[in-house]
Amino acid sequence: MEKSHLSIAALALETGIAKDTLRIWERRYGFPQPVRSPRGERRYPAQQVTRLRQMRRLLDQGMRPGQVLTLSVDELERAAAQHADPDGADPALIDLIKRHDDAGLRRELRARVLRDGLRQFLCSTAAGMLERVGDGWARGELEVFEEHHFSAQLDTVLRETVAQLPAGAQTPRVLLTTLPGEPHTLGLMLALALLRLEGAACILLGAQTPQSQIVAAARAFETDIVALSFSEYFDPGAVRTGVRQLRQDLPAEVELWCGGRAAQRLKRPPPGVTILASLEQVPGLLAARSRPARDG
Amino acid sequence: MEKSHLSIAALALETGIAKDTLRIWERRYGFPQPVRSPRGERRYPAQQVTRLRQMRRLLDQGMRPGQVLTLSVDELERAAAQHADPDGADPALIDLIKRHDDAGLRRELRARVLRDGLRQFLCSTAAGMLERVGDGWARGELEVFEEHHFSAQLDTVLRETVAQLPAGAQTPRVLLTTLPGEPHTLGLMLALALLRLEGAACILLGAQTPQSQIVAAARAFETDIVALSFSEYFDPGAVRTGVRQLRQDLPAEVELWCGGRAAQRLKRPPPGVTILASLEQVPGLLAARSRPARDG
DNA sequence: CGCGAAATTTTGTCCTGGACAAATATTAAA
DNA sequence: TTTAATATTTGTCCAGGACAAAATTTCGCG
Repeated sequence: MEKSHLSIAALALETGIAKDTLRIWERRYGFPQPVRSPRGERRYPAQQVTRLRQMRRLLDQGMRPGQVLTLSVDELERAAAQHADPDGADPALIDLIKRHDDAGLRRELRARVLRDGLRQFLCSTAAGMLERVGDGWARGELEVFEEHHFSAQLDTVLRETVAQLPAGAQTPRVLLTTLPGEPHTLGLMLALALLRLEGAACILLGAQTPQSQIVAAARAFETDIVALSFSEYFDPGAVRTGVRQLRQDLPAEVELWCGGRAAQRLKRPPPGVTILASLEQVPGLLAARSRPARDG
Repeated sequence: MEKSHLSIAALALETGIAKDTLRIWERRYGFPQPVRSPRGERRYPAQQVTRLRQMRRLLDQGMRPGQVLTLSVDELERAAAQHADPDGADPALIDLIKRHDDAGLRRELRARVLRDGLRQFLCSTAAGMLERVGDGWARGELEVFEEHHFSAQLDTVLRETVAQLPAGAQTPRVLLTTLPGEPHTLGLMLALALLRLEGAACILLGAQTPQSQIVAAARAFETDIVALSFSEYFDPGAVRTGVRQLRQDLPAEVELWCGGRAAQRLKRPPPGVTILASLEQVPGLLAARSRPARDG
C-alpha cells in the first residue's frame, strides 16, 4: 500500500543483498528494521533503502558487516566521506547528465573521443566517470536512472567507435565475458575497445556465462586469453570461487585476466590468474605477451 | 565435490527458478529430487537440470506446475515435441553459429539486413532466431556460449544499423528498459531498431531499472511511452507485480508497453497496459497513437 | 448453450529460528 | 616480521507452517 515501502523481494532486487541476508542482519544487528504489513510481512521504508545502499558501498570497500551495520546515520555519513574519491570528476559531464539530453550527451562523448584520442578517453574519462557515477549514486547526487542512462550512452558511443577501428594484428585472441551473477558489461566494453585499439581480436560473449561454457567457448574460438570483468556490486565471495574454478578447468596455456572493482579484492590471486588494477595495464600486458616471459 | 552436482543456489541461477520454489516443488510433487551432501544440503544431478529446463519451457508455454512436474521423462519428451516450433528455422544461420566464426557471423547478419530490409529482418529473421536459439538451447542442440555469442553479434549489428538511421520525426518519445531481475536487453534492441525506423525518439536506459526510477526517468525525459521487455526466463510472478506497480506510479498519460515471452503470460493485463504479442504490432500501435483514440 | 459470478484448488512467497562451514580476525609461537 | 593455531564473524541452507493471489472449476441465470 504505502508507496514508499518495499517488500523484502523488491529490496533484495534493488540492493543486490540476498533475502536471507537481509533477515539475518535484522536478527543480529537490528538493521534494517522494517515495519510489518497486516500480514506480518516486512515492509522497508525508502529511507532505509538509501541507508542500505551506503552500507553496501562501505562493505564493498572492505569494511565488515559487524561494523557497518551498527553505524548510526551520522557515523555512516562520516565513514562514507572518508572513503569518498577525492579527485573532482569532470563537472561538465555531470551537468550534461543532469540535463537529460539524450542526443546531446552522446554528441559530447563522441567529441571527447576525438579530442582526447580513444586511449586517453578510455583510461581517464570513461573509467573515471564510471567510478564517479557510482559514487554519485551512492551518496544521492545522481539518480539511478541517470547512471543507467549515462552507461547506456557510453556503451553506444564505444560500440560506434570500435566499429570504426581497422582490423589490426588479430592477435592475441581474447574472449570477453562475465561470470553468472555479474550483469554489467560496460567494463567489458572498455576493455574491448582498448584491446581492439592494440590490435587484438576480441570475441564478446555478453554477460553471465557459466564456467563450463567459458571453457567450451575458449576452445571453440581458440582464444589465447579469457578476460572477465567484475563490477563493484559483484558478490566478493563468488569472485574467488568462480575464478579459482575457472582457472582449474581452463587449459594452462590460456591466460585468465580479471578486471574491475570486485577483482581488486582478490588479495592472493590463484596462480595463473592476472588481476588488472586498471585499464592502463592492458597495453603493457599485451606487449609482454609477445616476447617470451622471463621472470621467476 | 561431484562435478555434475549443483547446489540449490547454483540451480536457481541456472534455471531462473527461486530457491523457495525449488524446495516446495520437491515437497509437493517429489521433483526435483536432489541427493543430499554429507551436511544435509541438496545436490542436484546434472540430469535433473536438463529435465527442469524442459519443464520450465512447458510452464512458460502455459502448462501448470501440477501437471508438468509429475510427468515422467517420456511424457515430458512427448509434451515438448507437441509444443515444438514447427517452422524450420534458417539452417544456414545455425550452421554459421556452429562454425564459431566471429567476424563471419557478423558479416552474414549485416548482409541479411541489406537483403531483406531492416523491418523484415527484425520481425522475421531476428525475432525468429532469438526464439529458435532459445529452443535449441533447451533441447541441447546449441551450447549456452553459442547462444551468448549469437546474441552479442546480433546486438552489435543492430546497434551499427541503428546508428545509420536518420533522425526521423522524433515522436513519440519512448523510454526503453527492463525491470529489476531481467538482464536481457536484446529484445529492447529489436524494439528500439523498429521504433527508430518508424521515426520515434528512443531513450535507452539499459537493464534492471527500479520502478521508482523508471517513473522518475519518464518525467525527466518527457516520454510518451515506457516500453519494457521480458525474456522468457523472467520470473512469471514478478511480471505481474512489477507491471501493476509501475502502471500505478506512472502518470496516466504515459503509455506502458510490454513485450517478450514472459509478458505473454499476463492473461488479464491491468488497464492502461499494452501487451505486444509480436514486434509486428509496433508500427500499427504507433500509427494508432497519432490519430485520436476512439473506442469504448 | 453461453456467460458472468462464486467457490475451490493450485501455487509461490514469506515467516521463524536453528545449524554450520567458509572467510576473516586475532593471538601465540618461531 | 612471518607462520601457524585459535576464535569470531558471517552468509547460506534447512524444515515446515501459513497465507493470498491466480487459475480453474462449478453454478446460476438469461
